[in-house]
Amino acid sequence: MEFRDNKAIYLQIAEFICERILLKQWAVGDKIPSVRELAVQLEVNPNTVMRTFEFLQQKDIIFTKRGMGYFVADDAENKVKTFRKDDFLQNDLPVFFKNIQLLEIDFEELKGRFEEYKG
Amino acid sequence: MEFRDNKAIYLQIAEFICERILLKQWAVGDKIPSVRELAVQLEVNPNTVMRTFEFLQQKDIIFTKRGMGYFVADDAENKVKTFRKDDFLQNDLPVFFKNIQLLEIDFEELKGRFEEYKG
Amino acid sequence: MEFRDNKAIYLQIAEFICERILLKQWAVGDKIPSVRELAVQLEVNPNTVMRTFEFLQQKDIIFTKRGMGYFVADDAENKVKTFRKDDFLQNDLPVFFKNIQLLEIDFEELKGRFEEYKG
Amino acid sequence: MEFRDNKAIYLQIAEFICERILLKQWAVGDKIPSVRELAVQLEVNPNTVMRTFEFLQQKDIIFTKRGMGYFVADDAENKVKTFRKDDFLQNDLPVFFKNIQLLEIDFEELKGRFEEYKG
DNA sequence: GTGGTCTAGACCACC
DNA sequence: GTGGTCTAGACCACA
Repeated sequence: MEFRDNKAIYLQIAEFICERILLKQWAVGDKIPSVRELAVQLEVNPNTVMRTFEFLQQKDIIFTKRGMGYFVADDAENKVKTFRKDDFLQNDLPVFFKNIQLLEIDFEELKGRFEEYKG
Repeated sequence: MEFRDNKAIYLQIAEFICERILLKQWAVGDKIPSVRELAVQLEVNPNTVMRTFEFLQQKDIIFTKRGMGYFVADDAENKVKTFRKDDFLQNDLPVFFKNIQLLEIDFEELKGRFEEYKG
Repeated sequence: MEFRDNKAIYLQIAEFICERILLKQWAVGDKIPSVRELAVQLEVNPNTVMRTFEFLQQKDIIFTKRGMGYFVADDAENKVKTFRKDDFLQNDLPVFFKNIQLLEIDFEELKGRFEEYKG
Repeated sequence: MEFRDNKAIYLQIAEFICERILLKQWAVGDKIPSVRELAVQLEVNPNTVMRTFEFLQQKDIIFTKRGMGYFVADDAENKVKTFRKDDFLQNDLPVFFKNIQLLEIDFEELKGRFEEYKG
């Protein structure tokens, strides 16, 4: 997996996992791949994956059963959605609007690009 | 000046300066406040301001005359705009679209919020 | 390490590193000693080494892997050589020729001194 | 006049004056243009020219008569030549030889470029 | 362990 | 006055 440079890798992995959950590819109670497995697959240090898991566990999105691994928590999808939406509305959107104004980007143009993106 | 915690202060100062330029408050050839002056005004260490200036000079947005200070470079406004736009289109926008989809946010609703923001 | 006084230390360290690369003592992909390590070895402040690294990274001669250190970039040897040669031909050589003429130094004499220098 | 950025302007002006002397355009006893005159001509701050004069006077290359200006000192040409030659042999030449070796520049090629330069 | 950022304070050369 | 370099020491995030 390719990582952007402006955000911690462990957070990008967290997003990766959350997206799996949002897209319902991993459902409540499902076992998440092991630290080692993910580390190999994503080509990162196992410590980094471990850190992601701790981060998500602390947010009640996943939980651990000793000796068995990590699992998707109850209501994980909603939690993820709520976290992301709050973050989005409070942090991303104002910055986004500011950029649109300063860069003089037309809102209608955006719509076009969005259709393109979806397609 | 208040700084967010998730981004280096020297970069936030760089944005501050770029916005002055974008808003045409500082025009081509204008002298930028001195390192010490800005440091006092923004309540940061002079080294931090110095770092901002080095960063912006390296991007050809400002330049230095020895012993005289820093000045806004030719065509700085366009350079700033281009850098920001490129960054926005390549990095921010895809993330933004992805969020809209995953969070199931209505595009029309956004428009409303934008009008609100502008008002 | 001893430093001359008429040039910034961080630039002298940059030259030191570039020479290691030119002399093929450090090859592409090799890890460069850490900031702290070099700082101790060269008896300078870690910040000064850091500055050297930023300078060389900006010139694409070295690159960083987060949390792992700095490494010699692809094609670093050629880049170093090109930078130095350009600089030499554009700046040093004209000054050199001017001096030879003004000081009335015989070109053949130079050759002798060069043989001596090499020996 | 255009100045390089890697050397203090007042020293570049000193070289400019020394070259006039070496080229016998300004002879012993000749009056040197006034601080203001040179400052205007070279497009620099008068303080900077003043500093050059102090520097050259301290090296006995020029001298001042109160209220009359600066003049070329006795034997100035030889002094300049000696200073420059010493500097050249001790400082420039070793660096020059080192560069030639590292950059793998052929000595014969140099000769060609020199002929070109002279022509 | 690694890099990266920041502060505090000093000193220098230059204009 | 201006920028520029350096030291000392701290603290943080990341692997």
